[in-house]
Amino acid sequence: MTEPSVHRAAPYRDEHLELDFERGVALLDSIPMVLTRKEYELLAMLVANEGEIVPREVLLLRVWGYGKEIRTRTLDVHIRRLRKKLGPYGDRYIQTIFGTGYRFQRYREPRSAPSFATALAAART
Amino acid sequence: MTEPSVHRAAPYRDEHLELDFERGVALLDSIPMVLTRKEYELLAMLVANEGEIVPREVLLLRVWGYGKEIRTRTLDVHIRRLRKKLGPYGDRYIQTIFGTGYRFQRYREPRSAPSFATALAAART
DNA sequence: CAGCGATTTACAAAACTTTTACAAGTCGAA
DNA sequence: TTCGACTTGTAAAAGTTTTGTAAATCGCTG
Repeated sequence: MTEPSVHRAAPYRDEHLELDFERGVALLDSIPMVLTRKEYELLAMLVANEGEIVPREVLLLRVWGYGKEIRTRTLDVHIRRLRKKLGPYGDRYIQTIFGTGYRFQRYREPRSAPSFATALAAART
Repeated sequence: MTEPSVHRAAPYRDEHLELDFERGVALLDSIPMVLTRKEYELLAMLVANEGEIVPREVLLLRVWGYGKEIRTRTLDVHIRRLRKKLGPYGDRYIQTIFGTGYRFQRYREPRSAPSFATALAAART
């Protein structure tokens, strides 16, 4: 029984990043990230929509409460700080969708040479 | 009758600090701390929630009975005195969560090989 | 009324957010 | 391909809010 997402709680987890929405805590390689409130909210918003594009407009509305009439670059600055704090994974996790917004992408193992065996294993799924 | 932890009683203990909630006594490096009532209550509240952020609002409510309409700096002053009385460990035990509250963190032995994440966490940038 | 603990006051300092001013990058049209 | 308009990246400066701190004041209680 895959009990669906009740509300907004199921923690995110991959090889390097862990995010507990309930506690409001993010771990990078098992070490707590030191995030400001806005940084956390921004990251949480992106991670909660993992794999999906979140338009600038939406981020500015939900994290900042800004309407589309407001012109600001604070979102970009925060994205930059987040990427920095995500270290080597920053650019991989947070992708820029030009003209639209940003997308958080789950970490994927950098496969080297996909062997026949792995291909088979994948195919069997 | 040694009634086990019925409610909120299990003593806290780490390398330097010991807190007996039942007796209302705290030992720092085995020496009894001299705490005023408010100081003790504040410390107890934090230690009881070890590792978790306790919002200012909650502390002000539970220790002082203040509602969110009250604006005061007495919490900060008490935190400061507590830190002072905790000596060298003050800042380590009681962490400030900017814009939110405070967190009591169990004492941890200093680590060796710093990873990227540890470096970041230390840098706080 | 003395003494102690709690609270307020008044700044100083720190942490965080936003803006500014360009640089760099993207994309479509000519 | 090159140009031009527009979008995003970035560093640093400004601005804002929150927290730290010392000292003064308040209020009990003995």
